[in-house]
Amino acid sequence: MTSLSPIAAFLPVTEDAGAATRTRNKLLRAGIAAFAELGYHAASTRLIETAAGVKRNLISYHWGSKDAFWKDCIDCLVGAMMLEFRAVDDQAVNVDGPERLRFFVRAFIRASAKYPEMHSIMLDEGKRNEDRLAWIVERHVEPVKARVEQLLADARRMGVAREIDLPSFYYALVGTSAMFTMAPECRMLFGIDPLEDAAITRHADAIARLLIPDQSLANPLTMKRRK
Amino acid sequence: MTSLSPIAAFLPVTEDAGAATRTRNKLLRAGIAAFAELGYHAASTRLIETAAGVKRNLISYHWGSKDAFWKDCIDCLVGAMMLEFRAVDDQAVNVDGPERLRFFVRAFIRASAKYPEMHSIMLDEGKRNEDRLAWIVERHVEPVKARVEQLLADARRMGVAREIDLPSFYYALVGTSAMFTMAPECRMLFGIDPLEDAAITRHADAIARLLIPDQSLANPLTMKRRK
DNA sequence: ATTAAGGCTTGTCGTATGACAAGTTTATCG
DNA sequence: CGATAAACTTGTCATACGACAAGCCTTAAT
Repeated sequence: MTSLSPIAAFLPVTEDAGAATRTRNKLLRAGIAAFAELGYHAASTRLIETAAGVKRNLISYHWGSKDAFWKDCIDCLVGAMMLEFRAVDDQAVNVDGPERLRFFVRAFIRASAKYPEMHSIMLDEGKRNEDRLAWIVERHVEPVKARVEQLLADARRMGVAREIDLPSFYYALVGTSAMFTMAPECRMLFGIDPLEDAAITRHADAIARLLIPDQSLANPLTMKRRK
Repeated sequence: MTSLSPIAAFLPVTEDAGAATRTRNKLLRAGIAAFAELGYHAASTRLIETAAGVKRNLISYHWGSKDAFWKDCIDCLVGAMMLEFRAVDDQAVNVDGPERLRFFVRAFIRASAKYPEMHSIMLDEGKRNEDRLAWIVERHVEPVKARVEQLLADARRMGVAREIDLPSFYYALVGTSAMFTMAPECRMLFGIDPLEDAAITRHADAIARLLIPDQSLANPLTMKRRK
């Protein structure tokens, strides 16, 4: 491994919440970064402990097993990402119609950019079909899918959705986060840093435009052609 | 690991090309599947050898190192994928204009569906910035990016491209293959098998429609607004 | 039939991993 | 002050890994 990617400080390490909590938080932060960058199997507990700057075996002591530690990492990451997501999405509390879906898409992409670890880990688990996949799908992915489904149905009812199936729409939405997840490749390939704020905004706007047509496009030629 | 995903037989194991070649091909097929499913670090040479049904240490014998073996796997995979890609893309040899870009997108997505291992491996390496990333970007990714860039520029010149930056377009294109890469998650989440031929066609068409506007959309309101 | 080489097999080494067990330190409270 | 538990530390084990070394078959040319 080269180096652990920087991760936003959503788990305070300085908070005076007791020594044990501080240790746990340091480990969770390092764990999220390591699981995202290396995958479950290649991210060893010893490596995570070293990255967190704590002594060997503390993961075993605090969580009992690597698997339980991983689940706690996911819960923390999802919690933090949801906070970020809502911070943007809630601005649309009074918005309706296609604008509503567009806000959702922008919020989702911004949150994905702030926590690329999530997409990384989902990609790692989503292709593997081990026990962890069922756990994370049921606990964290299903609600997101349900929300997307509802918003897309709303948009369709209003005749402002593109002609597209839910799975294609869903994977087009989550898949574009590859730009953030593959930041090293993106830097190499395009010479830009996709994690800069300006780049994030541009990407979020572009994908929102891609997924939700402008009002001006809502004409009978292209819309509501679904049988 | 649960099981290695089935992989198309682009490397014949029955060809009478000498015992050594047959052994090498069996290992390459198993290696591609394992690297895609588990990632470089978690896919051990012993596991790959077992999956290939050959004796221990034959990777070391034939390639000298795991790294050299990985590179050979990638070259084989890219070669096979390019064959599949051209089989579809070459149908557009006489096509021009926006249809040309649409053919490219469909061909790319069909090839990605047939060889989801490619996307898997790119995601694995693209986030890690180890030596292998520079190797694969320079050798295999750059040409694809250049082709996309050229086609997008052509489409723009004709005024039929969406208002979008190259990186966003590129990662929207490659990112949607997440549906195939995350086939286990997709089955769990949507109850459909994304690797079925009908599903592939639907997805490819949907994404092509998403990325390249219909001719009817080429109006001054939405087009050529780029400064 | 002998030889030699290519292809394969087995043995072993140094290192890494997750888990457990047994210790030691530190904090808290009566 | 002393005790008690929580927090941490260190030791160890069975297993797994990549690489190398040495030996063993099979084949084909002489």
